[in-house]
Amino acid sequence: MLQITNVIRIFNLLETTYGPQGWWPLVDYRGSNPTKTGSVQGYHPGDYSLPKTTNQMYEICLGSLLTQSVGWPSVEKALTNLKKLNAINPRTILSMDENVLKEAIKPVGYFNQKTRKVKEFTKFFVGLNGRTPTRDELLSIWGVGKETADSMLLYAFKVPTFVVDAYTRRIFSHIGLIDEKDEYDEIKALFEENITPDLETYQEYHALIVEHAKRFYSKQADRKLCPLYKKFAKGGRKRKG
DNA sequence: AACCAGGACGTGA
DNA sequence: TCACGTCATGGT
Repeated sequence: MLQITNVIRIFNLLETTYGPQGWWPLVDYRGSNPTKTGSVQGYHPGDYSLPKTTNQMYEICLGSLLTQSVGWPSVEKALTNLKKLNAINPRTILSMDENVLKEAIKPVGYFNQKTRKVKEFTKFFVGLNGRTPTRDELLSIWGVGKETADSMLLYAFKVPTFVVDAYTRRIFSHIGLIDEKDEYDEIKALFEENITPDLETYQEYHALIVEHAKRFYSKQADRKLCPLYKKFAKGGRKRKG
């Protein structure tokens, strides 16, 4: 029996409302369809062929480390700094002076920790030799937690695995599909059980969640204005999607 | 001018 | 396991 669950209905609604998001952004990308506007550039809506090169994969991994607990505009500054140094490639990062690296990524804050994270991840990345890592391998790296590992897999390595972030928690606990303190892997499973693995869908869903949350789920926003809340939260808490 | 941002880790109960 | 504290800059 084919059943359309709320997890799927919500994806369809977000997709219709906001359109394709074009994640993961690449700072230098100037494609034929850069429809995102504003200061934050680099998105490529409708183009799922990226990343095309090893250095683009690496840039996405760097971005997922640098964006931890920080807004994307700050990450873009850091990546732009690195770009000017011709440093968005593993060899340059590994040979680069620590203080130069710290200075370049300063806009994202936590630069002592993040410098270490970048260095340690980069050693691992080189050791891959083009191979796709497992989730457990990524999680064994200092500074790579579940969200970061899943982001790297989904957007850099093109593995259809679902990414859960703070916004996912906020939206779906508000609606009542999950509990706010459910474990990361439990929430991830809810999405993966309701949507058969598909790279483009998983990439878009996470990106759409972020887009939607920025509008209705920032800390001071009124969540009751969220149209999803009106539509899906009426019956109280429902499980299984 | 506080407050928060697309987390992860270390610590003590 | 759980609940905090820490890390640090920059944008509303």
